[in-house]
Amino acid sequence: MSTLPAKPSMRDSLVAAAFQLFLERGYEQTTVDDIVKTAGVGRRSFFRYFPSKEDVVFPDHEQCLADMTEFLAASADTDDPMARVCDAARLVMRMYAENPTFSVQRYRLTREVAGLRTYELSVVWRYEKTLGDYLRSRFADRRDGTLRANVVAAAVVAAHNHALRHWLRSGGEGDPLAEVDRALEFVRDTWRPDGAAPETPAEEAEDVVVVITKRSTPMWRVVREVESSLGEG
Amino acid sequence: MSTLPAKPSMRDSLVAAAFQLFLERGYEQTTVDDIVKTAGVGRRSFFRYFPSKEDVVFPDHEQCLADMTEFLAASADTDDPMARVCDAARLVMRMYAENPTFSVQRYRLTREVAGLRTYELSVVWRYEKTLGDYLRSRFADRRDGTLRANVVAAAVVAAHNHALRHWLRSGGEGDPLAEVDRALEFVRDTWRPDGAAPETPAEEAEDVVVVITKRSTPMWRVVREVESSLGEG
DNA sequence: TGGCCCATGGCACCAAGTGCCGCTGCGAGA
DNA sequence: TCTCGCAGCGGCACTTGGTGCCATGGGCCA
Repeated sequence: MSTLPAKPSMRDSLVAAAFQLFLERGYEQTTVDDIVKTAGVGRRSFFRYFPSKEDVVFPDHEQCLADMTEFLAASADTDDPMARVCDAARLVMRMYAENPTFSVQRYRLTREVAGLRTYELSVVWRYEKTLGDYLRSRFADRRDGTLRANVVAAAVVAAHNHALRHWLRSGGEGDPLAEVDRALEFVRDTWRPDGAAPETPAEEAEDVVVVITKRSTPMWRVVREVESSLGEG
Repeated sequence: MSTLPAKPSMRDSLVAAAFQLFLERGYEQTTVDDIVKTAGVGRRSFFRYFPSKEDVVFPDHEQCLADMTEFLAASADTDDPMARVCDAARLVMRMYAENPTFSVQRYRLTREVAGLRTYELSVVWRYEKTLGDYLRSRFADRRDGTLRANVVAAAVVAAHNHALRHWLRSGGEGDPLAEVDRALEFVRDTWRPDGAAPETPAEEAEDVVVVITKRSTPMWRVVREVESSLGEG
């Protein structure tokens, strides 16, 4: 017996209906009533799954933020916090890269609709704050530690977004992970302590790869994570 | 004959009424109807002066953004674009410093109300974009010029916000301009070309102070600007 | 079979924001 | 002085996002 295609969850139905209409006639020309009519569900249910109309455009960021928080929480005792926040930024890029066409469509929407751009800013801000909180705790004993943490977090986010936007503008062609690596390398170089060797990260044990994941994560995603970690070593 | 106190403009009345109510009972507990009733004007007029309820909380940013844009447009041929964007960031800090109590009150509002925080993010983003556009044009011939421009702009904004938030959290005590100078100096140091002398900005003619202003700017504001420029030399 | 719980839908309602129109006061010009 | 035009303002109706409340219905356990 073959596995039947599972009935799509209400959440997924809403996202699908919403994007269908957004692409057809635009975000602002689509009302929540239109979405729920297309999805064939009640209006009240929409707001049970998405606190606002904007949230349906970014259905995966909440999870990604949780992933990043968890990742950094598990990185409290590394030697190289800068490498950790760069890896954390790569998590976000990986989320975008998982679904290029969706990411590109959403990018076009956010470029056109001011409200969506603002919403995205608030998401980016939460990423930056997460990175900043982590770095603040790691730089606590440094002179100007919090200033350094804030500036570095902002720089990492800016580098990530630079690579991300470039990739999205290209329509999703090429390897976004390679692009973000290049951009993050620029940031690492500017704060690399004088005399440190940039090429060989000898301070980490080379044969050990730590991958933090969760039971609910699809296996292919875990595989990508492992591949990526190996690729860096 | 003495000059009568000019009848406050409708715009100012609305800001005053709004903040009175926001401080009394909170932002979200205050409706636009409440504001216009307090100000004694029609509801329709509110939205003529402020496109949204959030805009009344940030009545001066639009002007400050215009000032910054103008300032950078007049700085197209300087030797030291990094110094220019730092000066541009100081413009913003000066705007906050002009009215400490108002700035602190507003800061407390934005910390409590998520919608206002998001709105503020969109404003900060416009500042960052303005700085980034300027640096992109100045770094056009450099390797990784746009990446560098984006990262530096983000770092300058982060440093500025670091100093600003610290000053606001303190309740408006101390000299915010000195704080932002310290924070910006950190940023300048990280991208200072090797071997450059940090202490004496010898590349600029020391006796010449350029102040860009407008006819509509109040004279005391021009004076502050001149004083500030002289203080830096 | 009966009761319980949770997901959903429907309804009423509030507040933000917009389009439209009518009023009014004021200055320019005959 | 009269009148025309215009710009600022107020009122009104309407759309839309968002919330609180309750009814319903289906699955699950006793």
